[in-house]
Amino acid sequence: MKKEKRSHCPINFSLESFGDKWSLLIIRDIIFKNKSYYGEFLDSEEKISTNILANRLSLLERENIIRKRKDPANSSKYIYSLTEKGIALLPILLELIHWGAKYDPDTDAPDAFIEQLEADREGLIWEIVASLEK
Amino acid sequence: MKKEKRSHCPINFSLESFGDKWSLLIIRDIIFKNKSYYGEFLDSEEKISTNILANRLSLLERENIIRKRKDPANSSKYIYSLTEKGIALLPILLELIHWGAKYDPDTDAPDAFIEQLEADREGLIWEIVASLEK
DNA sequence: CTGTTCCACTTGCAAAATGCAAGTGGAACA
DNA sequence: TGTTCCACTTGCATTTTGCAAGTGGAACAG
Repeated sequence: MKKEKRSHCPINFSLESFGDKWSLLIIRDIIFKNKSYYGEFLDSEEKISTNILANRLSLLERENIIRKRKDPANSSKYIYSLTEKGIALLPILLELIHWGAKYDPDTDAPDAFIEQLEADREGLIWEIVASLEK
Repeated sequence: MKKEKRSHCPINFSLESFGDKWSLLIIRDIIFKNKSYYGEFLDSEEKISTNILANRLSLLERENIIRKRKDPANSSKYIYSLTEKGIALLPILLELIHWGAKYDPDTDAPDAFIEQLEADREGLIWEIVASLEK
């Protein structure tokens, strides 16, 4: 099914499944920026290049973290979305946000979001998951 | 101080600070395997190569995530340890463990650890932080 | 003081991954 | 039937990685 992992340390397993910068930025775009088309991912602020994007989408699909489907509204386009396994990455992304917001003096993270994250992490997770499933 | 980041998205900031596989495995070794010497990191299960190890240690030191000091017990050796900023990565590692343990059928993660993580995350965090600070 | 050992790197080089720009192929629309 | 649009693919120069061997300095042994 997937490439052999170097070890079954759970951290290593996670890192080898999705743990490179571009994969996580794609997942960020799906969760927090509501992106779903190839062209939308290409437009990211960090300027991913097209061959890397194609490569990461296919790796993530092979890992069952994202899923690719025809757009019912426009049969010549594809929609990329998270699987349940991909949605389960949300807590990791939230911790990345938390750390980044704390240590980057110029962070773009909105204060209100960080406050909610600190005050009611579980509630925030449910809220975001619900928005992904609808 | 550090290399310019591509964006101030907090996720991207985190990923560019420590977000590559080897950096995170070094941090794992410090936190969960009590390693502190260069030679100990070289011995990791995942077989990091020596030039990459040296490169990552100096990057992490530049990012103020780890600190390098002479070993008081043996002045010809160096001890690497986490700073407060490095210790703050613990929740991220715990979420990586959680996800990896959940989706790897052959995971090495001990059941008891995962149960404690699910039952009392905050308590577990405090326990590990305390063990790092002593 | 001199030679050996140990440790923490450094260097050189081949192989793999990345980034950039341009090209392709197939569906839909004109 | 020709044009447009979109999701990739390809080619190639540059960068990063991995592997193996080498170096330099501190400490210890004789």
